[in-house]
Amino acid sequence: MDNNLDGFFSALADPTRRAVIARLTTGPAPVSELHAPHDMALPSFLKHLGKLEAAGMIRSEKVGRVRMVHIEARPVAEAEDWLKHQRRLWEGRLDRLSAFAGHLEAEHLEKESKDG
Amino acid sequence: MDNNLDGFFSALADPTRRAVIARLTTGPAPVSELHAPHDMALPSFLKHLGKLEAAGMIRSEKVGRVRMVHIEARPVAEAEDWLKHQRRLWEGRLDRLSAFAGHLEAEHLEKESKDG
DNA sequence: GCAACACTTATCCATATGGCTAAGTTTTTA
DNA sequence: TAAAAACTTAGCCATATGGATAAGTGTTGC
Repeated sequence: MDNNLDGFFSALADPTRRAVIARLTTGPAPVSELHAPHDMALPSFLKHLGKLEAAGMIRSEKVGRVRMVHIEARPVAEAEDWLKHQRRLWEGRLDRLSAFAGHLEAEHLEKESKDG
Repeated sequence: MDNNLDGFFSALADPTRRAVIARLTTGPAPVSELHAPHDMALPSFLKHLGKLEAAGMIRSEKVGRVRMVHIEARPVAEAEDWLKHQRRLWEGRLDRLSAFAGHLEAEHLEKESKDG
């Protein structure tokens, strides 16, 4: 329960970083291009990239004076899997609850028809 | 892009809070029961519940001196949807890339057979 | 009715986060 | 070879976060 989900989820808990992920799904890009749409000093923006990279969600290589950034597959899938798993469990529980509620209601109606 | 995803993801970016969500998928529970397995003072633990509730992931009602907590469906699904959407986009991109790579390789082989 | 129970509120503290500016460094390009 | 481009490093600051303790409030059980 204490794997890298911490990093994944906290990396996604920021609109700037989610925007970067969204942008990178359309293909790799240099830092300057990723930075352009964000009204923020470059060093501030680099911290966001640093978090995404620390969480293993992106990777980057320097080519000349340019750093190219691309998305990394697994972490996104891992976070999604955790959510999917929890949702399945809890939907199962809701199903059982509503089945139980249905059972109670059936009993109730039966009792009423007897009493009435 | 600036909906409650911030709250959802940062709520999930903590093992204590993920454990609470996991526990609640098996059914509602009073605060004291949720708190029991966590080696942490109650007020500290209550802050975690507060965050989950602020993010809309749980709800609670007081019954006598006990507060019962239960999970809330939609937010978990929303966060999952965002991840699913991003993954689809980026998998599509990878597919196109590999198709392009295949195309290049085919050209390359064709050229080689001409030159050879 | 008074003690135990189950929170609740009020503070406090250390560290993390997200922003900034200023001053490097390494590669191009003119 | 000098200037511009594209980062990179270093340090500063305000607020948020995750923990703590101490004391207070409303309920229940003896």
